[in-house]
Amino acid sequence: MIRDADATRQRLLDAALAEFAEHGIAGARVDRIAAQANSNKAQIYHYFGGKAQLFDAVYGSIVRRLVESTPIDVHDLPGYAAKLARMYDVHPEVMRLAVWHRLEPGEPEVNALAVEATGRKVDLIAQAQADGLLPKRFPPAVLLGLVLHLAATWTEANPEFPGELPDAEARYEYVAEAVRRLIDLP
Amino acid sequence: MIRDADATRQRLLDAALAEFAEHGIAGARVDRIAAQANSNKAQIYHYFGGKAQLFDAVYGSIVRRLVESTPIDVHDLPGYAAKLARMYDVHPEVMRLAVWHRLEPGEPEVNALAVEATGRKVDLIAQAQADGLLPKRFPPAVLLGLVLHLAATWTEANPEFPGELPDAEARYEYVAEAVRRLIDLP
DNA sequence: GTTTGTCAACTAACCGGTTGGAAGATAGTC
DNA sequence: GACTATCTTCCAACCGGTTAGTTGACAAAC
Repeated sequence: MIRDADATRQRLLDAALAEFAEHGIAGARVDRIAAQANSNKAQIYHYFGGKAQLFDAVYGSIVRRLVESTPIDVHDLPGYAAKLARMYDVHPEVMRLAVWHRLEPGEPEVNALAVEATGRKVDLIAQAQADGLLPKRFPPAVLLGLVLHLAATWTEANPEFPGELPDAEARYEYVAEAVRRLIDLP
Repeated sequence: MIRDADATRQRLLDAALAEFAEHGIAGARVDRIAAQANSNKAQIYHYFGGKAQLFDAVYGSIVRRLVESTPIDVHDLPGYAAKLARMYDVHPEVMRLAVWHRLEPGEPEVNALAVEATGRKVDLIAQAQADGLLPKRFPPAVLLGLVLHLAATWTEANPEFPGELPDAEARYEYVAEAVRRLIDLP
């Protein structure tokens, strides 16, 4: 057998992402993660310290990927929202992980990177408003909240929702259109 | 001791609502529910059959309450959204329960009452569009989805969000304003 | 006396976390 | 290149505590 600590660590992270996205923290099973990663339970405690810390590691890597891959574009908020909406559709585990992280008790610790990235986005919007690129109807943080939340519309859709929704690409376009109307574009 | 089956049932339902909203299905503890209800674990199995069925009972009662208490008003969608937003703030357990119901695996069963209520709302919007009361830019189901989702903006806000958000009443008004702009109102 | 509601105690299974040591890699020595 | 001491990576088996679900007997109501 090949021995490679980094590879094992990564396999554990990948397996943990799938398991946590599917079952949350309380519902995730450490044994399942170890088995899925073709590894052993003891490795998890060796590499990460425990179940909760493993979740933090997974969540941190997701946040980092998200922050790096989808920078905000204050000149094209509708396009930004549509891009986010597509990303949520293609990678449903991202939103699931974020929602678990928010719901599960005993995890009030906010991710520092996420806070910093959000703060920077608010500043960019405020600057764009000062420059007259965006209307001042909504305070910067409110506008960002609305845009980010609209991008997640179809991801968060309850299963009760009727099957009459249009296909994916059309849904992204409707999100973009909604954002467009928030900021007065024609 | 007074013996009252209905009262015991109700106490169990109330305790279960709090427990499930806080911890979800996997994280909820049957013993805690029984203790909180000043009852006994065996009663839960006697009255509801099991943990999962108890959750279904709780979820069903919440959906019923929600459907009955907040009927849609197609003549005032902004006001409807603001009302919903306020309700989500006052009763956070409603949204938490709904989110958990969506996330937890092995629960793909949709609530029949919720589906029916949503379908009726879509029909009302379609009629209002046909009557010229609402613009036809968005298909009925899409418009409903956007409005319902916007109403939940601040409930779903990630904890990473900066503390620069305005107070509750102002937030509801921003939700109403966003909806207003979706449907062309001044 | 029968039905109905209540509960403490039980159990079988499960789960997160630990341990001790086996197996592979590494580097120094001759 | 062979030998070996040492370190790193890996894992099967185990442990203590917890959990959902069961049971059987007791007590109140009618």
